Amino acid sequence: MSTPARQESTTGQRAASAISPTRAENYAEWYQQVVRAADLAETSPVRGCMVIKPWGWAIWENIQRALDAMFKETGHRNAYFPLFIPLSFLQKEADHVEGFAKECAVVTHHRLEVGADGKLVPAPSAELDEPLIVRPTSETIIGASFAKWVQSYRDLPLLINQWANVVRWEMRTRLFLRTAEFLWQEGHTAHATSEEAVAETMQMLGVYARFARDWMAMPVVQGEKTAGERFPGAVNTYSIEAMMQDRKALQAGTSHFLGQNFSRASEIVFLNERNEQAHAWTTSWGVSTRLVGGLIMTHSDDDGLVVPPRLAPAHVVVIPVAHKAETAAAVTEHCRRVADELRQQRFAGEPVRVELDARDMRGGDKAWQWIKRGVPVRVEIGPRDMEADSVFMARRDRPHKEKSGVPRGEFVAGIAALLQEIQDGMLARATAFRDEHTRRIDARDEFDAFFTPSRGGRPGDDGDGGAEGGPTEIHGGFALSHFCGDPAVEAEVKERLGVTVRCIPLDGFGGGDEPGRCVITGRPSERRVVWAKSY
RNA sequence: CGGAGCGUAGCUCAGCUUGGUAGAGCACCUGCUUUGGGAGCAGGAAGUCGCAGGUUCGAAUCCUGUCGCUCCGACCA
Repeated sequence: MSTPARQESTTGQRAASAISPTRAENYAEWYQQVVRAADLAETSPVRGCMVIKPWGWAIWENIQRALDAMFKETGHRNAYFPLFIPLSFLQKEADHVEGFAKECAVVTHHRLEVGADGKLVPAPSAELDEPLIVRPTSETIIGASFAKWVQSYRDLPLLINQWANVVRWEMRTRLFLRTAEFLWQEGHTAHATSEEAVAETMQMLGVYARFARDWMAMPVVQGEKTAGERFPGAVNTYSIEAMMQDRKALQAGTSHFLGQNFSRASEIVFLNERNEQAHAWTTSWGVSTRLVGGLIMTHSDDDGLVVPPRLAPAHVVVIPVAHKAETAAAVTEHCRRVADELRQQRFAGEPVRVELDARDMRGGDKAWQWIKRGVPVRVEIGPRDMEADSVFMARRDRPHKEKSGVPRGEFVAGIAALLQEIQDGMLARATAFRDEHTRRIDARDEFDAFFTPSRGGRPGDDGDGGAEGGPTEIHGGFALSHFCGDPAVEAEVKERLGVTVRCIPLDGFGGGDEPGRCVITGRPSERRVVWAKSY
C-alpha cells in the first residue's frame, strides 16, 4: 500500500495507480474517488441523498436478486407498505421513539400556495391534522397490518419482506455508507412462540452471513450486539460485522428479536391452541445499499473498484483492438462472436455477462475505464490475436500489467472456472486480511496501543483524517478481548479510544467463548468480544 | 448543533496578501500525425469567480450576512 499517488503531469504521463490518493495516503478520500471513478453514484442537489448511477445500480440489482431468492427459499414473501407513517404510530413503542425521533423527516402539509413574496409556501389551510413521518423503518406501520392479518395461531408464522427506501436525517453522510435516504429490504415476521421468533432471527442472520461470504466475498463475524448498540425497541440485536481495508468494522446487516414489544405496541394478538389471547413474537432484519459501500472497501485497490464476479454487472469486457480502418470491422465482428460464445457459458447458474466495448476511442483509455469499474476479466482482441485465434486476457484481481495470451476456445471453455477462481481468491484474500488484523489482546496497555496510531492523530481519532493533522495512518483492527459487560466501561472506552464492542461473536470467531478477565476492568468475563473502531 | 477548511469552465485547481472587469492542466469538439495501450501537434467551444448586500471610480480579490460542500465531534444501516 505504498504505491505513489497518480500524478497528472503536463506530459500526460500517469503514475502507478489510477486512484489518487491511495488507500494508505487518505483512505476516506480514496473511497470517494473510487465511487466516482467507477461511476457508481454521485451526490444530488438534495442534501445527504445520492444519485445511484447505472453501474452502481446494476450492482445493487444483483445484490437484490440474490438476497430476494434467499428470502423466498426461506419461506418469505414480498409485500409493500406506505412510505408515510402517522406520527402517533411511532409513539407506540417508547424506545423506538427515542431512537428515531431525532432523525425523522416530517410531512405537515398537503398543499402549496403562492405566498406574499411570490414564493411557494405550505398552505396554512392545508396543515395535516396529524403529521406524517417518512419511514425511518417500518415496524409500526407493518405492525398495524399484521394486527389485522393475525387472528389465530393458524395465521402464524407471518413471513414478510419489503424492498423499500427509508429516510434517516443523518448529520453527516457518505455515498452508500450513510445517506439520508437509502434503499434496503426489511423483513418483518410474527410468530406464535418466542423460540420460533428467535430461530427466525438467527436464521436470517445466517442468511446474511452466507450472502456476504458467497456473493460479496466478504467474510463477516456473526454476533450479538451489546445493550448500547441495540436497535431501539428490540430485545436482542444481532449483526454481521466485516472488516474494511482501513481495519475499521462495518455493520453490514442486522437481525432483531423484538420479543413482544412491537406486538404490544401494535396489538398483534392471536388466539392460541388453548383458546387464549396471546401477543405474537416478532422479528425484523435488514440490509441496505450500505452493502455496496462494504463491497467497495473490502476489495477495491489503488486502481479503483474490484467487484466479485457473482455481483459484477459484467463478468467480462471484450475490447476490440482495431487501429486500422481496414481491419476494424473484421476485428469488431470477431469480438462480437467471441462475446456471444462467452454468453453461451454459464457461471454460478446464470449466463456469463459480457460487455462488448466497441466505442470509438483509444484503447488504453478504454481499458482503464473498465479497470476502474472493477470488471473481473478483460479481454483484448486485435488483428494478430484474431489471426492466431487467441485472446489477450487480464484479471482485475491481478496487477493490470499482468496479461496473457490464451487460445480462444480454451478461454471460452474455462471462463466459469476462471470467474470462480477469482471469486474464491477474493474471499481468501479478504479473509486473510481480516485475520491478519485480528488479535487476541489480554493486557490493557496492549489494547490501548493497538487502537492508537503511532504517528499523529489523537487516540480518539478514528483515522479518517482531520482538517489539521492530515489523515491518520491506518491502524488497529479487531481486538478479541474479554469484556465484563458493564455499559459504563464500554462508554468509557468509546470516549477514550473511539472503540466499541462490535459484537459478541456467536459463530466461534476467534474461539471467543472461553472465560477470562475483562481487558479493561479485570472483572470476570464469559467470553471474548470483538472490539473495533467502526463506520 | 460545536470545531476546521473550502466554494473560480464538466473535473482538479491557480489568481485573492499588495482591488483595475478571468487563467492552467485534464475532459470536450475539429483537423493532421500516430496507434497492442490511459498519444503528439495545431485550432476551437466552455466560467461573470456559490448567493445577497456593503465599501470603492472600479471587487473573484476587502467587509458583512447567507447557502452549500468536505473533514473532525455528537448521531447512525
